[in-house]
Amino acid sequence: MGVTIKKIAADLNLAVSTVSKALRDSYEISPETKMRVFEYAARLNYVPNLYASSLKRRRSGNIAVVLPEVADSFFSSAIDGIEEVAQSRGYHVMVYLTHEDVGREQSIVHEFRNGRVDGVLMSVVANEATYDHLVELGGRDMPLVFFDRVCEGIHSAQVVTDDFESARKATQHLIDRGSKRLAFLSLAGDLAIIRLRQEGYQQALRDNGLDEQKNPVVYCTHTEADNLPLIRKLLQGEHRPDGIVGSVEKVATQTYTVCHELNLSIPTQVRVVGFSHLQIAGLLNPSLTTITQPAFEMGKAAATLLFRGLEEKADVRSEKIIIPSVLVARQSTA
Amino acid sequence: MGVTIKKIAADLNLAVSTVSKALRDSYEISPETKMRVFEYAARLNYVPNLYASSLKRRRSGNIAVVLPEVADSFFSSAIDGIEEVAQSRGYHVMVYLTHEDVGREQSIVHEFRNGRVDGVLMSVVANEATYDHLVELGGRDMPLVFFDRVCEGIHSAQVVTDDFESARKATQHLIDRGSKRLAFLSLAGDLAIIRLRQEGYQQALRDNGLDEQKNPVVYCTHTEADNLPLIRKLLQGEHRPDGIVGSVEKVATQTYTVCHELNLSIPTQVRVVGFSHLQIAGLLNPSLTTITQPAFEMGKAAATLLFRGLEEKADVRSEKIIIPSVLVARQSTA
DNA sequence: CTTATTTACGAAACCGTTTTCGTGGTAAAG
DNA sequence: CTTTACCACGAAAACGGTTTCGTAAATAAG
Repeated sequence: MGVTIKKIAADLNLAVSTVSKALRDSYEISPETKMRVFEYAARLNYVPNLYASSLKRRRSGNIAVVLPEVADSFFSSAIDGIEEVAQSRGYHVMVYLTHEDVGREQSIVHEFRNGRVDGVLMSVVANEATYDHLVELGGRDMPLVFFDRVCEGIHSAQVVTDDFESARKATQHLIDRGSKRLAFLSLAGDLAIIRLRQEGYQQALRDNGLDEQKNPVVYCTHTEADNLPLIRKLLQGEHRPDGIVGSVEKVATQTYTVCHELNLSIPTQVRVVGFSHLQIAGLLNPSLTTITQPAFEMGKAAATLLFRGLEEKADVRSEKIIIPSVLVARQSTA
Repeated sequence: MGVTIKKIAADLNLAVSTVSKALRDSYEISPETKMRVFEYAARLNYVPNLYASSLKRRRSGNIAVVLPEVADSFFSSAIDGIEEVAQSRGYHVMVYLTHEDVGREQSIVHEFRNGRVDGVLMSVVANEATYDHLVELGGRDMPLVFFDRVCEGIHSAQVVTDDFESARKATQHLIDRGSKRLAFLSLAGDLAIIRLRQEGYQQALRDNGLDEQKNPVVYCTHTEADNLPLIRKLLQGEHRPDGIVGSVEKVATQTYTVCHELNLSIPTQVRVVGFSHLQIAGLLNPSLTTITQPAFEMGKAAATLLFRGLEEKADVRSEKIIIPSVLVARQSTA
């Protein structure tokens, strides 16, 4: 079908090996021959067959990005950063969505055994009951970098934000603004970053002599239908909190939904702060105070780390990059 | 390195061809032999080498999604839909971002000549001065489906929403609510969908006997830094419009930014409606009336169409799927 | 019992590169 | 005039499957 090295070789009265080397600019080939080959190849519009060379060279030029969803501003910005780095290095990005389903994550990771990708960037699902599939992935020679949602128990490169400290600061911020009774909207499952954020929240409670019983942690899920009643109940209870820390973007916006529904005024009756990367946080009603994660930078850092493991074949498994978030105070905590 | 068909064949005293056929469940192989092969392969944890089979079978199992950006709720939802269909069919999704740069789009599309992907889903960049690269892509045997941002002049499958009619309805909605002086925030470049939306807007003007000069079309760009001054100027001019139609999500939210900045009240002084797929449109200040595009469904439809061209090798180039948007009236046009 | 047909498998070509290993020829070194 | 070094290239073996074609044995048909 297409024009192959073989055809070029035949037409030019050269051996295929010669043509191959010429195209790869090998020192073994004279400048004149290279020129002949280059020009003829260009004239025929020669495109090397990816699969032939991948087969031989045992690399695909693809990297995988595995994440729970893409309709979250954090993840979409992270993809943006990853794609930028990948494109600049001539790599291609494959995107896989787990939708918080361990089963999907397993089968996706399982697929990677066939060499379709040379490396993996990953934000794990929340309910990582078993992570054997990740152990197996890490055990292979394929570089693996976790970003944001890391899997503890796997010795692997990580790119995260300062979850504990950010959450502590956000909580302190609520307290400083006058909130007396707090609540932390956590996420069911067992995510390291969520646990850290939660601990940061609790640290702030202790720092201010607040009781952990009266300032609870509420475990939300990943589906709005579950969370709205949960948050509704929290805000309708007799001990209504007047300060809420959202561990992820979704629960913060869901809190807004409930507050609007219950006619609770933000920030007068309830202050809200949330981890989020929404560009339009400032346009919400009222504008939302956010712990803004460096999503784009985290994506870039993760990808860069991956390529260090990939191209310099360095062992980056002990690398841990922490990029701080910034608290952007807005109306919701005024 | 890994376990190959060759090894299985040797260990089982079979020919490689026999093992290959057994694994592919060929009728040529007896049930007993198949069983032997299956079990042994499973025991050794055999994984077929993707590149060997891709080389021979001339298909990669990958599809490409080429789009301007991912940090837009429309596109991220579309990816979601695409990924769902692809995953269910055992295909893999490669994501390419053009960032509205024709040059990037060209080099991306150019890459597809090597067979890395079997088909392409695409939302073109706005400034498609020349689209030779798309002509060339469409000219090859590789299925191509445009979604949302189609490229006219290329005979190819399309999945779009009812842009003209939606824009007309949105404009009529503004007029019905009492707006007297309108403006349409368009997008520079030459996108078919933008032109259609603009024509829908102008149709509504004519339907209501409104003058096109006094109800202008303003051409925005893709960068906020350009648009804010533009919108600011529009809203500060002596003939300030009291009804704005945003052709894409970005310009609608940017209008919000400017209105907040200028202390213009929405909807009292300015009504705003925009094409958008934001889940949190209802939480904006004030909640934003949207023409909500069926992003997820469009992604699914586009992918499904692509697979029809891919697996049934049907010629889908004349297919055009139109999935209507819905106007969700909220506070911004009250 | 002969002839056609089916069944189950093997040998080998092939997909398009890359890479190793030679080799004849020329130039430099001894 | 040998020996040693390149130089520039070719032959052929990979890489790991898939596919075509051939064939021995078993079965069915005549």
